[in-house]
Amino acid sequence: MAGIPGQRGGATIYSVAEAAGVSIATVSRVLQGSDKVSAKTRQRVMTAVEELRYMPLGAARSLAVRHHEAHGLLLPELSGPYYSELLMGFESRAAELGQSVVLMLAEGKDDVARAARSLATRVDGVAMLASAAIPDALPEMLRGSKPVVVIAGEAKPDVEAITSENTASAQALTAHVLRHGRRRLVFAGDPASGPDIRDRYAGFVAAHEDAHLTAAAPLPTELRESAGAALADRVLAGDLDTDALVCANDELALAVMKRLRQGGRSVPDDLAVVGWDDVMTARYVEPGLTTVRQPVRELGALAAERLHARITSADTVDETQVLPTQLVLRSSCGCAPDPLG
Amino acid sequence: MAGIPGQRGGATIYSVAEAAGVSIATVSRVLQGSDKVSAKTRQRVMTAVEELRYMPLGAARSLAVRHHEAHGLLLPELSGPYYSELLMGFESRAAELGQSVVLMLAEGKDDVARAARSLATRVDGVAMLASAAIPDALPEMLRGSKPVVVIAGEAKPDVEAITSENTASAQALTAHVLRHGRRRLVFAGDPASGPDIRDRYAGFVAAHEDAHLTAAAPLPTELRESAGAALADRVLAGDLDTDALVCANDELALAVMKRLRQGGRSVPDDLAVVGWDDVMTARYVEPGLTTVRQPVRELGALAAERLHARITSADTVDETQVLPTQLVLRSSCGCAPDPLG
DNA sequence: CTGTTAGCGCCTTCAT
DNA sequence: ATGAAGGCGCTAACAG
Repeated sequence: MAGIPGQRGGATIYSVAEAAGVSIATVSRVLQGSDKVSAKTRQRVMTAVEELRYMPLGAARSLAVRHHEAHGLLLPELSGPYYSELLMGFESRAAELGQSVVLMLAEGKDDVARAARSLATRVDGVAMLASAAIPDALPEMLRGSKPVVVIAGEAKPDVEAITSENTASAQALTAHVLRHGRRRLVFAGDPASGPDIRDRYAGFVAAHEDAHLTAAAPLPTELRESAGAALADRVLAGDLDTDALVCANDELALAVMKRLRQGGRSVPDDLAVVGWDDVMTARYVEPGLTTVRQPVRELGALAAERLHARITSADTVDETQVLPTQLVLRSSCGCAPDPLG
Repeated sequence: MAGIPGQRGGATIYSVAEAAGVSIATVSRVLQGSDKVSAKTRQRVMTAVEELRYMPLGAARSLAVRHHEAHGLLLPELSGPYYSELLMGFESRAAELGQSVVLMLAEGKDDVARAARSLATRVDGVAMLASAAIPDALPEMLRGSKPVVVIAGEAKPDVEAITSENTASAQALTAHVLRHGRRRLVFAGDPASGPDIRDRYAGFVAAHEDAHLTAAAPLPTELRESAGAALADRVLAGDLDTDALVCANDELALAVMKRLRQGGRSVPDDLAVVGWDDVMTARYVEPGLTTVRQPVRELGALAAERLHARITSADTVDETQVLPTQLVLRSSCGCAPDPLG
């Protein structure tokens, strides 16, 4: 019954037991830190473990205890600081809860749903970011088999959601720009790309209504540099009449600003530009980018936490939890620059 | 023998077999895509699978096939674009190879070695970044139990290493700065923090020797904004005599530049500043940051690939593989600014 | 083409 | 405090 120590594949609980002259039950006990093992037996076992460089097989344990002790996390991609922060928060909280995290990126997968199924095969639950890159049907598909929590998305029956506040801060941001006297605001971003962008646009509209103005239709734009440059080109070419661009994230805003400058336009004098996320570059550029900071790391941590709660108990929170967000005023909106830069 | 469909925990291969009126072997076959199953049986099985929302248990499969089909990745943290890129490269290649990736961050763990052992418990091999945050003994600890490849580090007996080129490009970068007439260069970064920084400093020294100059001792500095600001303060206060700062990464360089500007110094006129990594901000700031670009994503992909090779065969590459790197000249070194900004 | 039957390595009652 | 034995869900011969 004993394994073959030293072989590829390594020692098993049997070889350890044999080497220590005890039964596998005892080995299991000391490994679990049970207190009902005599000190000397424990010692013998530990010695055997070291000598054999024994390393338990996670799969066997999982099979026996009937759970994986792992959280799945499904993200669209990983560019920019947003996802990284989220991931750090998630991993760190998961680790505290004794869970490992198996990560999966939608980017580059031709069949995300398939991949997600296979992910679900090896974790106790999965957290996923609501995004166009991730099929909307996914949560429903997994729901019933595994607990699911969606991040920056919306709750559905039996799938919990957490997000950071979008509408109100978008409204505040937009109102702020309006207060600078701008009247031809354009929202750059695609409300269809996910609930968060959609809500930001909703706030944009709400602020206009508050001011008895009517908001322009959104300008669907990808959240990347190239799209920003293209957008700026349209402005430079004169085929976009606007005096303030409300961009759905900072990368877009920064790319726009850069190209605008190259084209000889001044921000904010000719055109105000604001963004979302407060990435590092936002405070390094000149003028500083006015934006909204969200507690991304906390969002990740909360996701891990809620997921764990749903796994260990049937405990579900019905309303989607919303984390507060913060307006960061710099000078790209028209505010006076901070003398400290 | 049949499971209890509908219960928490879900259907098993037994319940599916029963529902489809076949044996578990047949179910297994259709799930593996075996071609020796009649079309109609296959259909019956698939139907049962759908109706029962069957989802195989990864752990059981792993136990049976005797491998996890998962790669472990151990990173110090995730801030900045470097790790994200690396991770994206790793995940995407791993996915192509049919491996999931379980990610683990050293940051925040009080006992990284312990955590790493537990990681090793559920993967077929682990890739880790060489860094001060990750115990140097780790590769050795795991070696023998699981294949290990270290990224940005050095090969040891039985642990493979891959890295991107450091010394030569650091040498080229330094030579370039010297060619601008600077003579009091200072290297900001801690050679003890990891093999990559150490090699960059080595290149710094080599360039000086080539010019029959003698290089100043390194100025151990953390690679973060706060440290950069502090460094700049020392310059502003006049207790650091230098006309060119060679920073070990871009974040540091950017923070230095920013604070220097706030303090009224001009870059590059008063002081040249160069960095490493070519982060996004590097091309957005004014002046543009001269830096070195490394193929980080490819590095991640290569790590996944080598790891997989070592897992599936005994195939080991002895010499550490080195990926080429590229000097990116902008104007923070003293070069004339690109009119296109 | 399909079913039977051993394990895979570990945990966990149940005895002792 | 320790051992014996069954079972977790799946794969893979081996028979038919």
